[in-house]
Amino acid sequence: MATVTMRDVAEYAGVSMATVSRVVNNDPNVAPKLRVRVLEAVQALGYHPNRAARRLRGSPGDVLGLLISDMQNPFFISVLAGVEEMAYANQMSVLVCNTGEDSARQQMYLNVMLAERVAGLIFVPTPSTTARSLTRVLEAGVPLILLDRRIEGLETDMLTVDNVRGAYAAVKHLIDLGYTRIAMIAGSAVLSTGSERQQGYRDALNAAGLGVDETLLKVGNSQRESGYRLARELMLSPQPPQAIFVANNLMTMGALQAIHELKLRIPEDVALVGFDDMPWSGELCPPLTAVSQPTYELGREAVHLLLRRLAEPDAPFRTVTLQTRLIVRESCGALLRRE
Amino acid sequence: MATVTMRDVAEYAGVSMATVSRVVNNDPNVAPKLRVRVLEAVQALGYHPNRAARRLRGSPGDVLGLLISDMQNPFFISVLAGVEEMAYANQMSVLVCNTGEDSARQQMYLNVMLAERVAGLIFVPTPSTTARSLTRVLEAGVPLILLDRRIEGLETDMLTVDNVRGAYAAVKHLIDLGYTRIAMIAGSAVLSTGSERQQGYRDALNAAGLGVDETLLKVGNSQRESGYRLARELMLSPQPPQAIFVANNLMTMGALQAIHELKLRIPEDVALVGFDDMPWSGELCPPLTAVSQPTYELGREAVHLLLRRLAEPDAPFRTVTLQTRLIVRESCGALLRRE
DNA sequence: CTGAAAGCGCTTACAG
DNA sequence: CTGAAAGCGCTTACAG
Repeated sequence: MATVTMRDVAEYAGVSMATVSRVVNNDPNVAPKLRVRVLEAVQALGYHPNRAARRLRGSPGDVLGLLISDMQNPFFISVLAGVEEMAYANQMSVLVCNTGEDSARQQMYLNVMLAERVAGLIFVPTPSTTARSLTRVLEAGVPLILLDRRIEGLETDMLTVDNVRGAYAAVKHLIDLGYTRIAMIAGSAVLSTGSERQQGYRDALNAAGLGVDETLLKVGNSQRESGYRLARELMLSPQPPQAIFVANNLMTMGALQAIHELKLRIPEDVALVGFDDMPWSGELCPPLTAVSQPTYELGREAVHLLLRRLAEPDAPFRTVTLQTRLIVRESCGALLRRE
Repeated sequence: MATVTMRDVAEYAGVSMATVSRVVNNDPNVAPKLRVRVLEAVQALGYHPNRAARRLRGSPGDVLGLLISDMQNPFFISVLAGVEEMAYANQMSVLVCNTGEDSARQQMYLNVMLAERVAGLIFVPTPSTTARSLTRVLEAGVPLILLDRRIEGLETDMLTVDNVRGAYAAVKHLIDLGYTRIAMIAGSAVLSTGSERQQGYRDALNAAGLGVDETLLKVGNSQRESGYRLARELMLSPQPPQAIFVANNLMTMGALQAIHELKLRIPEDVALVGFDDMPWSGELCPPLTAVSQPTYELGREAVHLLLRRLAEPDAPFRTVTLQTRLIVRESCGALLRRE
């Protein structure tokens, strides 16, 4: 019950606390004999260094903060798994907080992260986040890695996916299959991910000389329900699209549900391509053609960026962009055409 | 850059550090005027209390440890979301670590949790965990809430789902639909969840007078791949089953894939019921009949148990069991029969 | 190579 | 209601 402290170990081993500290921290300047004695004492007493005390003395922290915007979204879950994996490989732990896309909650958690004195912060900002609202973090000198979403005017390390190219590839694929009336269910343009994917859609249509029919471009809020509602709206309109490109995983699931409920066939009545692949995309009805993001790799890379920043605090800021990959299954109609 | 400390605030406000501490901690014994002055100073300086220092002084911690066994499994993700939500509602943060069903990693993270002096620990143990391996945690006096899986001989607060009844209901449903050759793809019986769900399967068959055909009972390792392999094995056997009950979500996804690849129809060629509902179960091919676990509620309840334990350290240990719910969709063939 | 001592930022009896 | 002071468990110059 009574916690074992460094003092207990020192007494037990008959050395000073300084020596115990050195042994515990692998300082080479300790005589082998003393080292052994201390390690035995640690073992015998079941001593575990108190990290709170260590951090108080300004030691390099071993807790990394991860602030994500939607813990229910499989995309972020996979990112989290990558972060956790890479942190573990570097003997760090992860303090995870979920803002739920709520900026008050985000502010509260940013304060928690500062109060916990995390070694660094990997951060997926909610839509309304401004560079100004992060000054506190930057002033505190906590390394900040921005993940997935950009923030206007914020100077920091940054990691994203090439959303424009990913969306472009998906829409071009549909065009190549012969579809001409291609709708998009987009995410809010307030988010960089939303506007970039929309840009890819526009670029692909324009490059093919099809032009953009603004009535086919619907903007949702990235939640499942809005994918459901907008897909319904599109398919019930006088001139429904031949194909729909949906800008994220949750909206894609909603769109699927809506199309099923309307008893329409995919891809015969309407083709579907989603942004974000999911582990179960192949078991959906029909198997989903999707733009796969390197989610796990995003998490790993974010920690990597953080470690580099910790190692070289004054290095110039980096922006790393990872590429996506189009995975063709059945919902786009590619297999149909082939027959 | 230079961190603002309590001393800075005290000087700025012209009071002692003790007074600042009282204001920050909402001690009522502070004159209103001083309180205002301190709060202004906090605001002006952008002061954030250092939690590491606070914890060092033995203050009730505000970080809660969550150690789960598989961060890739949607079940635990949803639990995590529930924990996070409830923790937030009680001004606590969550330190999440993922053992990945690896006991060395689990041991390492248990040490991390102790070293971080978490206020309490919510814990999903890996299969081989013994009560003995947790003595260190118990001796450290950290409240421990065991989640989902039991550990033989461990005295602590415990939260599970009624696995026996859940599995029983699923199998009985299949029996009621007229199936007589009902297979099960079970999880390892080393886990309480695995053995309990298998128990429910046996009980239901015996209660119906069907008896258990041991050749129809396959044991996997809860991963997707084993669901795939065992479903294949079952369907390629000389006498394939009419229905399969799969004991967890990942194996269910694997079984679905195997059945699709064999070009068999669900439920016409083989009916399927899974343990664990998933947010996308309704969009699977066909929509999946599943035993729904109250995952989010499990997370919330775990934090609740922890808070009660923190409030009453000497109360007798509690075991809370939540009930499951069978969600009937199409994969079981219920709709087919109705026609 | 080793130890005594100062100090990290905070809280909490103890006086007043 | 307020402040001076001790101490939480650790690390790190500084002497030796």
